[in-house]
Amino acid sequence: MLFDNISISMVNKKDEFSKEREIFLEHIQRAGLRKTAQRNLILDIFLRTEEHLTSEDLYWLVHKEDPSVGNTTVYRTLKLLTEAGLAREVRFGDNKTYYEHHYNHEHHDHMICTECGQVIEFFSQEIENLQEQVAFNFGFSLSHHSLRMWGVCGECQKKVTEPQVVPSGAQPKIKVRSVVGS
Amino acid sequence: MLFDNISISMVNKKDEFSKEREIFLEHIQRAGLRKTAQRNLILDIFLRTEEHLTSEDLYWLVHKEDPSVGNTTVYRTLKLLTEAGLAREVRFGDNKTYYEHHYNHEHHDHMICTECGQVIEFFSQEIENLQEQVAFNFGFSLSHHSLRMWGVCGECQKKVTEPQVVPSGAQPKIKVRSVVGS
DNA sequence: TTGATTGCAAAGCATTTGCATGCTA
DNA sequence: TAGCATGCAAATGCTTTGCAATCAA
Repeated sequence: MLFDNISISMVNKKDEFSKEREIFLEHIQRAGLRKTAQRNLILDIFLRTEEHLTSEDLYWLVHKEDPSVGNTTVYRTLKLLTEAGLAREVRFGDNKTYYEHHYNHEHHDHMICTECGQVIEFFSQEIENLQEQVAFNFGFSLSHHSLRMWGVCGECQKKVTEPQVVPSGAQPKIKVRSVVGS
Repeated sequence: MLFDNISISMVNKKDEFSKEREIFLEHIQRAGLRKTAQRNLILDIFLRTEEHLTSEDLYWLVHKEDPSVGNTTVYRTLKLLTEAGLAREVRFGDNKTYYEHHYNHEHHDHMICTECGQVIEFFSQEIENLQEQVAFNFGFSLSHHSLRMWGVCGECQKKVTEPQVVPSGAQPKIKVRSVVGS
């Protein structure tokens, strides 16, 4: 299993994300849209960034490589990527829309540390099953769901026990990092 | 159990929500704030409305009884109610903040019909337990969570089988009704 | 009388759209 | 060449705040 992943990533080093690019092109063509340099650049940067990104986050990453690209284009391209099934919108409660990889990334839920903003992705088949069962009991046909759990991660729990100075004006703002759980 | 509820509600008919009012007053006084006619009215209308409400929804209900009350006051009073533990903020994915009763309303999750906007409240101790277990496995100390499931409710599934004319411009906007599940 | 409260208007902030110009097919 | 794409600026929608007048304690 582990070896499979390694060999695949080594063999396909040059063609990394070729499947994703193909999917995007297909979507573009099916919808009668056009292939552009901006869309290619935005797709590439999105694909090689594993973190949860807002449209603005991605805009600045793109901006570093090509300052002529506007944020509207990044915004619209993220919508395109979502339509194409490559990206997925997520919200963590700070009133912003984040995007995460969707293609080849199995469904998962999120656990968010309210201290450091760390986001842990996890999956529990048992929870999924119970959700389906609850829905069935209500005659509901489920299409999707969102489970988010907030709390304090292990690292931050340790920090709290130590004496610390909190600078005034320092707010526990949600910053998002991504860690893939089991 | 059932009889208990009935007798309680009959005995306390006149004092309905007296406990909630008491809690609000306590919070007001503890925080050095003031009792006002507007706050009383807003609290009353909030308490006797079981639906999930946005600040604007509540504003219009209040407006019907007293047009002189401003929406800012409703907005700020809802924040107060939330601080006092009487209300709770919820989001259903349409980018609005809804408020629901918190006091004496046990924790529950939401199932939202994407056709008619109906919201079913449900609770599953098994799901709760599994969440705690997952969190424990990651060394996480949970404070709260949000589980929302979208799908099509039983009624709307029946409707889909019948031929229907969809008026152009008719969008499946999320309207929120509340039904308490088991 | 003091200082919290109110309601209006305006500011914030993320998101979305209109439009003239540019560029793909 | 037709019409989609782009980037700027402005509009939108919900939320939040500043401020002068009002009102509870």
